[in-house]
Amino acid sequence: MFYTKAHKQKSRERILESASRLFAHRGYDSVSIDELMHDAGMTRGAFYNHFEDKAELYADAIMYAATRSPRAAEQAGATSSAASLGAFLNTYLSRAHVEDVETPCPLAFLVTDVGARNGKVRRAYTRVYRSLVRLISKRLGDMRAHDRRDTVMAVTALMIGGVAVGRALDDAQVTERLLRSCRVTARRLLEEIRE
Amino acid sequence: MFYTKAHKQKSRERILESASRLFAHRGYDSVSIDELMHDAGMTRGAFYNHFEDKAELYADAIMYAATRSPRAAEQAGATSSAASLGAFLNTYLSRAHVEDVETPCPLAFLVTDVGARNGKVRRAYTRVYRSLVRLISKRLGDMRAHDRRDTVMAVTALMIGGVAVGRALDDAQVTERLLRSCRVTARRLLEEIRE
DNA sequence: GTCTATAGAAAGATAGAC
DNA sequence: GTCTATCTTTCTATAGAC
Repeated sequence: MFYTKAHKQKSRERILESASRLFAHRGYDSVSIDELMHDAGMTRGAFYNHFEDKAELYADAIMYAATRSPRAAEQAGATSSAASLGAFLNTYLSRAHVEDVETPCPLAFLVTDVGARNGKVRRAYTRVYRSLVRLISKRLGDMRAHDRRDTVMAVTALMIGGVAVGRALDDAQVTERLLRSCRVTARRLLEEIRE
Repeated sequence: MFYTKAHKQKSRERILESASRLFAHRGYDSVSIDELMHDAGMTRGAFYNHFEDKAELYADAIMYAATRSPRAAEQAGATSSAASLGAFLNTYLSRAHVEDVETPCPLAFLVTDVGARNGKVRRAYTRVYRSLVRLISKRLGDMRAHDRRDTVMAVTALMIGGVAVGRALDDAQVTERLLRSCRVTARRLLEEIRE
Protein backbone atom coordinates (compact mmCIF):
# COMPACT_ATOMS: atom_id res chain seq x y z
CA MET A 1 0.00 0.00 0.00
CA PHE A 2 0.97 3.63 -0.51
CA TYR A 3 0.32 4.68 3.07
CA THR A 4 2.19 3.22 6.01
CA LYS A 5 0.66 2.14 9.27
CA ALA A 6 2.45 4.99 10.99
CA HIS A 7 0.88 7.45 8.59
CA LYS A 8 -2.60 6.19 9.39
CA GLN A 9 -1.87 6.43 13.09
CA LYS A 10 -0.75 10.02 12.62
CA SER A 11 -3.92 10.92 10.75
CA ARG A 12 -6.02 9.30 13.42
CA GLU A 13 -4.28 11.34 16.08
CA ARG A 14 -4.81 14.56 14.18
CA ILE A 15 -8.53 13.78 14.02
CA LEU A 16 -8.63 13.00 17.73
CA GLU A 17 -6.75 16.18 18.57
CA SER A 18 -9.18 18.30 16.55
CA ALA A 19 -12.20 16.47 17.93
CA SER A 20 -11.26 16.76 21.58
CA ARG A 21 -10.58 20.46 21.17
CA LEU A 22 -13.65 21.32 19.11
CA PHE A 23 -16.07 19.16 21.10
CA ALA A 24 -14.88 20.69 24.37
CA HIS A 25 -15.22 24.16 22.98
CA ARG A 26 -18.56 23.95 21.20
CA GLY A 27 -20.21 20.66 22.12
CA TYR A 28 -20.66 17.44 20.21
CA ASP A 29 -23.67 18.27 18.04
CA SER A 30 -22.43 21.68 16.96
CA VAL A 31 -19.32 20.27 15.34
CA SER A 32 -19.80 18.62 11.96
CA ILE A 33 -17.58 15.89 10.58
CA ASP A 34 -16.81 18.15 7.67
CA GLU A 35 -15.53 20.99 9.85
CA LEU A 36 -13.70 18.54 12.06
CA MET A 37 -11.83 16.91 9.21
CA HIS A 38 -10.85 20.21 7.67
CA ASP A 39 -9.50 21.26 11.05
CA ALA A 40 -7.44 18.09 11.02
CA GLY A 41 -6.24 18.84 7.50
CA MET A 42 -8.31 16.28 5.61
CA THR A 43 -11.73 15.98 3.97
CA ARG A 44 -14.95 14.23 4.97
CA GLY A 45 -14.37 11.11 2.98
CA ALA A 46 -11.32 10.07 4.96
CA PHE A 47 -13.18 10.06 8.24
CA TYR A 48 -14.81 6.67 7.97
CA ASN A 49 -11.52 4.99 7.39
CA HIS A 50 -10.65 5.77 11.00
CA PHE A 51 -13.93 5.62 12.90
CA GLU A 52 -17.16 3.67 12.62
CA ASP A 53 -19.27 6.74 13.16
CA LYS A 54 -19.33 10.09 14.93
CA ALA A 55 -20.35 8.60 18.28
CA GLU A 56 -17.35 6.30 18.32
CA LEU A 57 -15.10 9.28 17.68
CA TYR A 58 -16.75 11.06 20.60
CA ALA A 59 -15.91 8.27 23.03
CA ASP A 60 -12.36 8.00 21.74
CA ALA A 61 -11.89 11.77 21.83
CA ILE A 62 -12.89 11.90 25.49
CA MET A 63 -10.27 9.33 26.38
CA TYR A 64 -7.70 10.96 24.11
CA ALA A 65 -8.28 14.32 25.78
CA ALA A 66 -7.63 12.72 29.14
CA THR A 67 -4.28 11.31 28.07
CA ARG A 68 -3.23 14.60 26.54
CA SER A 69 -4.21 16.90 29.41
CA PRO A 70 -1.63 18.35 31.79
CA ARG A 71 -3.32 16.08 34.35
CA ALA A 72 -2.21 12.96 32.56
CA ALA A 73 1.46 13.90 32.68
CA GLU A 74 1.23 14.02 36.44
CA GLN A 75 -0.63 10.74 36.56
CA ALA A 76 2.46 8.74 35.72
CA GLY A 77 4.90 10.25 38.18
CA ALA A 78 2.31 11.00 40.83
CA THR A 79 3.94 11.23 44.19
CA SER A 80 2.43 12.21 47.48
CA SER A 81 3.03 15.91 47.71
CA ALA A 82 0.97 18.63 49.33
CA ALA A 83 2.46 21.33 47.12
CA SER A 84 1.75 19.54 43.87
CA LEU A 85 -1.81 18.73 44.86
CA GLY A 86 -2.39 22.37 45.67
CA ALA A 87 -0.87 23.41 42.36
CA PHE A 88 -3.03 20.88 40.60
CA LEU A 89 -6.19 22.37 42.12
CA ASN A 90 -5.08 25.88 41.29
CA THR A 91 -4.48 25.01 37.67
CA TYR A 92 -7.70 23.09 37.29
CA LEU A 93 -9.84 25.73 38.97
CA SER A 94 -8.23 28.62 37.10
CA ARG A 95 -9.58 31.23 34.75
CA ALA A 96 -7.18 29.97 32.10
CA HIS A 97 -8.84 26.57 32.24
CA VAL A 98 -12.36 27.99 32.11
CA GLU A 99 -11.46 30.27 29.25
CA ASP A 100 -10.14 27.33 27.35
CA VAL A 101 -6.61 28.64 27.13
CA GLU A 102 -4.99 25.52 28.47
CA THR A 103 -6.03 22.00 27.46
CA PRO A 104 -9.61 21.66 28.65
CA CYS A 105 -10.68 18.74 30.85
CA PRO A 106 -13.41 16.75 29.12
CA LEU A 107 -14.96 15.92 32.48
CA ALA A 108 -15.80 19.57 33.03
CA PHE A 109 -16.39 20.70 29.47
CA LEU A 110 -18.63 17.84 28.42
CA VAL A 111 -20.52 16.69 31.53
CA THR A 112 -23.99 17.60 30.43
CA ASP A 113 -23.35 16.63 26.86
CA VAL A 114 -22.30 13.14 27.96
CA GLY A 115 -25.17 12.84 30.44
CA ALA A 116 -27.63 12.95 27.57
CA ARG A 117 -26.07 9.96 25.79
CA ASN A 118 -25.55 6.25 26.21
CA GLY A 119 -23.17 3.41 25.63
CA LYS A 120 -19.58 3.99 24.64
CA VAL A 121 -19.59 7.69 25.42
CA ARG A 122 -20.80 7.27 28.99
CA ARG A 123 -18.34 4.43 29.53
CA ALA A 124 -15.46 6.55 28.27
CA TYR A 125 -16.47 9.40 30.54
CA THR A 126 -16.68 7.07 33.52
CA ARG A 127 -13.21 5.71 32.85
CA VAL A 128 -11.75 9.20 32.73
CA TYR A 129 -13.61 10.14 35.87
CA ARG A 130 -12.20 7.16 37.74
CA SER A 131 -8.71 8.13 36.68
CA LEU A 132 -9.21 11.62 38.14
CA VAL A 133 -10.33 10.10 41.45
CA ARG A 134 -7.29 7.84 41.39
CA LEU A 135 -4.97 10.73 40.60
CA ILE A 136 -6.12 12.75 43.59
CA SER A 137 -6.10 9.72 45.87
CA LYS A 138 -2.55 8.89 44.86
CA ARG A 139 -1.37 12.37 45.61
CA LEU A 140 -2.89 12.11 49.03
CA GLY A 141 -0.89 8.97 49.71
CA ASP A 142 -2.24 5.54 49.06
CA MET A 143 -2.73 4.50 52.64
CA ARG A 144 -6.24 4.78 54.00
CA ALA A 145 -7.26 5.77 50.51
CA HIS A 146 -10.49 3.91 50.94
CA ASP A 147 -11.57 6.01 53.93
CA ARG A 148 -10.74 9.14 52.07
CA ARG A 149 -12.51 8.20 48.89
CA ASP A 150 -15.69 10.01 49.93
CA THR A 151 -13.95 13.32 50.42
CA VAL A 152 -12.04 12.87 47.19
CA MET A 153 -15.28 12.38 45.29
CA ALA A 154 -16.79 15.52 46.77
CA VAL A 155 -13.66 17.36 45.67
CA THR A 156 -14.06 16.08 42.11
CA ALA A 157 -17.62 17.44 42.07
CA LEU A 158 -16.29 20.78 43.29
CA MET A 159 -13.65 20.87 40.59
CA ILE A 160 -15.82 19.76 37.70
CA GLY A 161 -18.82 21.77 38.88
CA GLY A 162 -16.74 24.88 39.49
CA VAL A 163 -15.20 24.87 36.04
CA ALA A 164 -18.42 23.92 34.23
CA VAL A 165 -20.55 26.52 35.99
CA GLY A 166 -17.83 29.14 35.72
CA ARG A 167 -17.83 28.62 32.00
CA ALA A 168 -21.62 28.89 31.72
CA LEU A 169 -21.82 32.15 33.66
CA ASP A 170 -22.01 35.49 31.93
CA ASP A 171 -20.28 37.54 34.59
CA ALA A 172 -16.50 37.31 34.83
CA GLN A 173 -16.47 38.58 38.39
CA VAL A 174 -18.88 35.94 39.60
CA THR A 175 -16.89 33.29 37.78
CA GLU A 176 -13.69 34.48 39.41
CA ARG A 177 -15.25 34.38 42.83
CA LEU A 178 -16.76 30.95 42.25
CA LEU A 179 -13.39 29.57 41.19
CA ARG A 180 -11.66 31.02 44.21
CA SER A 181 -14.32 29.62 46.54
CA CYS A 182 -13.88 26.18 45.00
CA ARG A 183 -10.08 26.35 45.23
CA VAL A 184 -10.14 27.36 48.88
CA THR A 185 -12.79 24.84 49.83
CA ALA A 186 -11.24 21.95 47.91
CA ARG A 187 -7.86 22.61 49.47
CA ARG A 188 -9.38 22.74 52.92
CA LEU A 189 -11.31 19.50 52.44
CA LEU A 190 -8.19 17.67 51.34
CA GLU A 191 -6.08 19.09 54.15
CA GLU A 192 -8.57 17.88 56.71
CA ILE A 193 -8.14 14.28 55.70
CA ARG A 194 -4.43 14.44 55.18
CA GLU A 195 -3.53 14.05 58.84
CA MET B 1 -59.67 37.40 16.65
CA PHE B 2 -60.65 33.80 17.22
CA TYR B 3 -58.03 33.12 19.85
CA THR B 4 -57.93 34.96 23.15
CA LYS B 5 -54.84 36.32 24.79
CA ALA B 6 -55.25 33.74 27.54
CA HIS B 7 -55.25 30.98 24.97
CA LYS B 8 -51.99 32.20 23.46
CA GLN B 9 -50.47 32.40 26.91
CA LYS B 10 -51.50 28.80 27.58
CA SER B 11 -49.96 27.61 24.34
CA ARG B 12 -46.77 29.43 25.13
CA GLU B 13 -46.60 27.76 28.51
CA ARG B 14 -47.15 24.33 27.01
CA ILE B 15 -44.22 24.96 24.67
CA LEU B 16 -42.04 26.12 27.55
CA GLU B 17 -42.99 23.11 29.64
CA SER B 18 -42.09 20.72 26.84
CA ALA B 19 -38.90 22.59 26.03
CA SER B 20 -37.57 22.71 29.57
CA ARG B 21 -38.23 19.01 30.02
CA LEU B 22 -36.87 17.85 26.66
CA PHE B 23 -33.82 20.12 26.68
CA ALA B 24 -32.87 18.99 30.16
CA HIS B 25 -33.26 15.38 29.20
CA ARG B 26 -31.56 15.29 25.82
CA GLY B 27 -29.81 18.61 25.29
CA TYR B 28 -30.62 21.59 23.12
CA ASP B 29 -29.38 20.42 19.74
CA SER B 30 -30.89 16.95 19.92
CA VAL B 31 -34.42 18.28 20.25
CA SER B 32 -36.01 19.55 17.05
CA ILE B 33 -38.71 22.19 16.92
CA ASP B 34 -40.94 19.65 15.23
CA GLU B 35 -40.65 17.12 18.04
CA LEU B 36 -40.96 19.83 20.63
CA MET B 37 -44.17 21.23 19.21
CA HIS B 38 -45.75 17.83 18.88
CA ASP B 39 -44.89 17.18 22.50
CA ALA B 40 -46.71 20.41 23.32
CA GLY B 41 -49.68 19.30 21.22
CA MET B 42 -49.13 21.55 18.22
CA THR B 43 -47.28 21.56 14.90
CA ARG B 44 -44.13 23.29 13.69
CA GLY B 45 -45.87 26.21 12.06
CA ALA B 46 -47.26 27.55 15.30
CA PHE B 47 -43.86 27.87 16.91
CA TYR B 48 -42.78 31.17 15.38
CA ASN B 49 -45.88 32.87 16.62
CA HIS B 50 -44.50 32.52 20.12
CA PHE B 51 -40.74 32.78 19.79
CA GLU B 52 -38.33 34.59 17.53
CA ASP B 53 -36.17 31.50 17.06
CA LYS B 54 -34.98 28.39 18.82
CA ALA B 55 -32.28 30.18 20.79
CA GLU B 56 -34.80 32.57 22.31
CA LEU B 57 -36.89 29.61 23.39
CA TYR B 58 -33.81 28.10 25.01
CA ALA B 59 -33.21 31.16 27.18
CA ASP B 60 -36.87 31.40 28.14
CA ALA B 61 -37.07 27.68 28.87
CA ILE B 62 -34.14 27.90 31.28
CA MET B 63 -35.86 30.62 33.25
CA TYR B 64 -39.20 28.87 33.05
CA ALA B 65 -37.68 25.66 34.42
CA ALA B 66 -36.33 27.63 37.36
CA THR B 67 -39.73 29.03 38.26
CA ARG B 68 -41.36 25.63 37.96
CA SER B 69 -38.86 23.63 39.98
CA PRO B 70 -39.56 22.52 43.54
CA ARG B 71 -36.79 24.98 44.42
CA ALA B 72 -38.83 27.94 43.27
CA ALA B 73 -41.73 27.14 45.57
CA GLU B 74 -39.38 27.38 48.51
CA GLN B 75 -37.89 30.60 47.22
CA ALA B 76 -40.97 32.64 48.10
CA GLY B 77 -41.52 31.46 51.65
CA ALA B 78 -37.87 30.88 52.40
CA THR B 79 -37.25 31.07 56.10
CA SER B 80 -34.07 30.38 58.00
CA SER B 81 -34.33 26.73 58.92
CA ALA B 82 -31.62 24.14 59.31
CA ALA B 83 -34.01 21.26 58.68
CA SER B 84 -35.36 22.67 55.43
CA LEU B 85 -31.91 23.47 54.09
CA GLY B 86 -30.85 19.92 54.80
CA ALA B 87 -33.96 18.60 53.09
CA PHE B 88 -33.26 20.85 50.15
CA LEU B 89 -29.76 19.44 49.75
CA ASN B 90 -31.04 15.88 50.07
CA THR B 91 -33.63 16.41 47.37
CA TYR B 92 -31.26 18.15 45.01
CA LEU B 93 -28.45 15.63 45.43
CA SER B 94 -30.75 12.63 45.13
CA ARG B 95 -30.92 9.73 42.71
CA ALA B 96 -34.45 10.81 41.82
CA HIS B 97 -33.10 14.15 40.60
CA VAL B 98 -30.25 12.60 38.65
CA GLU B 99 -32.57 10.05 37.08
CA ASP B 100 -34.82 12.85 35.98
CA VAL B 101 -37.81 11.64 37.96
CA GLU B 102 -38.48 14.93 39.63
CA THR B 103 -38.32 18.28 37.86
CA PRO B 104 -34.70 18.63 36.76
CA CYS B 105 -32.67 21.72 37.63
CA PRO B 106 -31.48 23.44 34.44
CA LEU B 107 -28.29 24.57 36.20
CA ALA B 108 -27.18 20.96 36.56
CA PHE B 109 -28.70 19.45 33.43
CA LEU B 110 -27.56 22.11 31.00
CA VAL B 111 -24.27 23.53 32.34
CA THR B 112 -22.04 22.37 29.54
CA ASP B 113 -24.64 23.01 26.90
CA VAL B 114 -24.98 26.61 28.02
CA GLY B 115 -21.23 27.06 28.38
CA ALA B 116 -20.85 26.58 24.64
CA ARG B 117 -23.25 29.42 23.77
CA ASN B 118 -23.55 33.18 24.02
CA GLY B 119 -25.92 36.03 24.65
CA LYS B 120 -29.41 35.46 25.95
CA VAL B 121 -28.83 31.87 26.94
CA ARG B 122 -25.81 32.61 29.11
CA ARG B 123 -27.60 35.57 30.67
CA ALA B 124 -30.63 33.43 31.51
CA TYR B 125 -28.39 30.79 33.07
CA THR B 126 -26.60 33.41 35.14
CA ARG B 127 -29.88 34.80 36.45
CA VAL B 128 -31.02 31.37 37.54
CA TYR B 129 -27.65 30.70 39.13
CA ARG B 130 -27.85 33.90 41.15
CA SER B 131 -31.29 32.94 42.40
CA LEU B 132 -29.91 29.61 43.66
CA VAL B 133 -27.16 31.43 45.55
CA ARG B 134 -29.76 33.77 47.01
CA LEU B 135 -32.02 30.89 48.00
CA ILE B 136 -29.30 29.16 49.98
CA SER B 137 -28.11 32.41 51.52
CA LYS B 138 -31.63 33.24 52.65
CA ARG B 139 -32.06 29.90 54.30
CA LEU B 140 -28.85 30.48 56.18
CA GLY B 141 -30.22 33.72 57.55
CA ASP B 142 -29.59 37.02 55.87
CA MET B 143 -27.17 38.44 58.40
CA ARG B 144 -23.54 38.17 57.50
CA ALA B 145 -24.66 36.72 54.20
CA HIS B 146 -21.83 38.54 52.52
CA ASP B 147 -19.15 36.77 54.55
CA ARG B 148 -20.77 33.49 53.84
CA ARG B 149 -21.16 34.02 50.14
CA ASP B 150 -17.93 32.22 49.36
CA THR B 151 -18.94 29.05 51.10
CA VAL B 152 -22.38 29.22 49.53
CA MET B 153 -20.83 29.40 46.08
CA ALA B 154 -18.65 26.38 46.73
CA VAL B 155 -21.79 24.53 47.82
CA THR B 156 -23.53 25.42 44.57
CA ALA B 157 -20.60 23.95 42.64
CA LEU B 158 -20.87 20.81 44.75
CA MET B 159 -24.58 20.52 44.07
CA ILE B 160 -24.50 21.25 40.36
CA GLY B 161 -21.30 19.27 39.81
CA GLY B 162 -22.55 16.31 41.82
CA VAL B 163 -25.79 16.02 39.89
CA ALA B 164 -24.22 16.68 36.49
CA VAL B 165 -21.37 14.20 36.96
CA GLY B 166 -23.69 11.65 38.57
CA ARG B 167 -25.81 11.80 35.47
CA ALA B 168 -22.87 11.38 33.13
CA LEU B 169 -21.50 8.32 34.91
CA ASP B 170 -22.21 4.84 33.76
CA ASP B 171 -22.05 3.11 37.11
CA ALA B 172 -25.02 3.49 39.45
CA GLN B 173 -22.95 2.59 42.50
CA VAL B 174 -20.36 5.26 41.83
CA THR B 175 -23.13 7.79 41.21
CA GLU B 176 -24.79 6.86 44.49
CA ARG B 177 -21.55 7.28 46.35
CA LEU B 178 -20.74 10.56 44.68
CA LEU B 179 -24.16 11.96 45.60
CA ARG B 180 -23.79 10.88 49.19
CA SER B 181 -20.34 12.43 49.43
CA CYS B 182 -21.68 15.69 48.08
CA ARG B 183 -24.66 15.67 50.44
CA VAL B 184 -22.50 15.05 53.48
CA THR B 185 -19.86 17.57 52.47
CA ALA B 186 -22.33 20.29 51.51
CA ARG B 187 -24.19 19.89 54.79
CA ARG B 188 -20.97 20.09 56.73
CA LEU B 189 -19.76 23.20 54.92
CA LEU B 190 -23.00 24.99 55.60
CA GLU B 191 -23.09 23.95 59.24
CA GLU B 192 -19.61 25.33 59.76
CA ILE B 193 -20.65 28.84 58.82
CA ARG B 194 -24.00 28.73 60.52
CA GLU B 195 -22.68 29.55 63.98
C1' DG C 1 -53.29 31.29 16.31
C1' DT C 2 -52.64 27.09 14.17
C1' DC C 3 -52.43 24.37 10.26
C1' DT C 4 -50.07 22.13 5.88
C1' DA C 5 -46.58 22.64 2.51
C1' DT C 6 -42.16 23.77 1.28
C1' DA C 7 -37.99 26.38 0.64
C1' DG C 8 -33.18 26.17 1.58
C1' DA C 9 -29.28 24.80 4.18
C1' DA C 10 -26.70 21.43 6.51
C1' DA C 11 -25.87 17.09 8.43
C1' DG C 12 -24.18 11.87 8.57
C1' DA C 13 -22.82 8.43 5.82
C1' DT C 14 -21.59 5.88 1.30
C1' DA C 15 -19.47 5.06 -3.59
C1' DG C 16 -15.91 5.03 -6.58
C1' DA C 17 -11.71 7.31 -8.66
C1' DC C 18 -6.85 7.76 -7.79
C1' DG D 1 -5.63 6.31 2.69
C1' DT D 2 -7.60 10.28 0.91
C1' DC D 3 -10.06 12.55 -2.45
C1' DT D 4 -14.56 14.36 -4.87
C1' DA D 5 -19.30 13.55 -5.68
C1' DT D 6 -23.62 12.36 -4.02
C1' DC D 7 -27.48 9.96 -1.62
C1' DT D 8 -30.65 10.61 2.03
C1' DT D 9 -32.31 12.51 6.01
C1' DT D 10 -33.17 16.10 9.00
C1' DC D 11 -33.33 20.61 10.43
C1' DT D 12 -34.68 25.77 10.92
C1' DA D 13 -37.45 28.95 9.14
C1' DT D 14 -41.01 30.95 5.96
C1' DA D 15 -45.50 31.26 3.09
C1' DG D 16 -50.09 31.06 2.65
C1' DA D 17 -54.68 28.75 3.64
C1' DC D 18 -58.21 28.59 7.21
